[in-house]
Amino acid sequence: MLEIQGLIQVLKAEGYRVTQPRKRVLEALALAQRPVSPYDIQKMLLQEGSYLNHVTIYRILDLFCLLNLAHRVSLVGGFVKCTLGAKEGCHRFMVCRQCGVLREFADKALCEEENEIAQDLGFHTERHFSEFSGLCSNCQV
Amino acid sequence: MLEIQGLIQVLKAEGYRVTQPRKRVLEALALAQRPVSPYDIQKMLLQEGSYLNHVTIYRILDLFCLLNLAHRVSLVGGFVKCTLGAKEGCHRFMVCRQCGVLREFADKALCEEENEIAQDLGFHTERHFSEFSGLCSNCQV
DNA sequence: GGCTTAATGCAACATTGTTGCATTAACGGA
DNA sequence: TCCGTTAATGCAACAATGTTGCATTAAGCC
Ligand SMILES: [Mn+2]
Ligand SMILES: [Mn+2]
Ligand SMILES: [Zn+2]
Ligand SMILES: [Zn+2]
Repeated sequence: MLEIQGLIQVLKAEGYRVTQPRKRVLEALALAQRPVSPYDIQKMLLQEGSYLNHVTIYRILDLFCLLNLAHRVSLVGGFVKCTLGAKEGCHRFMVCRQCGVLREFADKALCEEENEIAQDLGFHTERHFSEFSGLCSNCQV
Repeated sequence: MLEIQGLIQVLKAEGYRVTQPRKRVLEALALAQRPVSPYDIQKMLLQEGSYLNHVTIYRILDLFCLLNLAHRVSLVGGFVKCTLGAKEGCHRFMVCRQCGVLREFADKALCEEENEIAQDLGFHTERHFSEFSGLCSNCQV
């Protein structure tokens, strides 16, 4: 699995252990194309016959967010797997208000423009996070 | 009170009643310069001797968010009073990771650039929401 | 395979959020 | 200014979500 390889890289690089629960939570995030809650993940995994305590799932998601392997998307609620390189400090999402489809993207130019805007107000930007709500190509007309 | 006048305008315009609880929640939001939870608001109001049921506060915040009188800011957690015109579809925040200071802003050019980016991916944008994390002018050494 | 210790499981708890229905008060009209 | 209508609030009971401390397990290293 390609997903898992990336996980292993990041965890090892940061000195964390590559555990079964962590692999399973990542798989669940990858499988779910939309934001899911910790309890959603627990249910998903139960379907496949594997049980994880909810506390464990919370802790794993905390770690994933710390490592930018996942994000909590506020517009919709719930967590999503980060589909872009970790540690970028730029995490952006388009969410379709109709069907709920979510797509992550990044944009360097946007970051720079935002940095300038912030600078003008005396603010030094470190992390960029944005969410667009609208309609995906399928849901238009 | 200037705040309250705006509230009255918006509520009446949309056919909602101007109630004591709604006025009190807005005052609390205005008073708190940082994001506050529904229960935070309840505590704040208790200090001043007025009790509101938490269910009421939730419903009022739901309404305020619907009318863009308030926002839920995910980076920090909790609600803030919208300091800009409602109904813009563009709500952006800078949050200082050090002191928690939060400042709302809007930027038309940013919206247009974002619209284009989304367009290129087949997505039609309706609402722009973004959060920067960094350091405010005070907290930069 | 055994040791060390990070990670997980578990229990108990705390906080946050929701629903249905009775009661209250906003507000337009008499 | 009072009254009737009905939106909004309060209340109770519940559901979902999130947290902490400690016992147990298993990942990684030799
Ligand atoms: Mn990301
Ligand atoms: Mn706003
Ligand atoms: Zn869609
Ligand atoms: Zn600051």
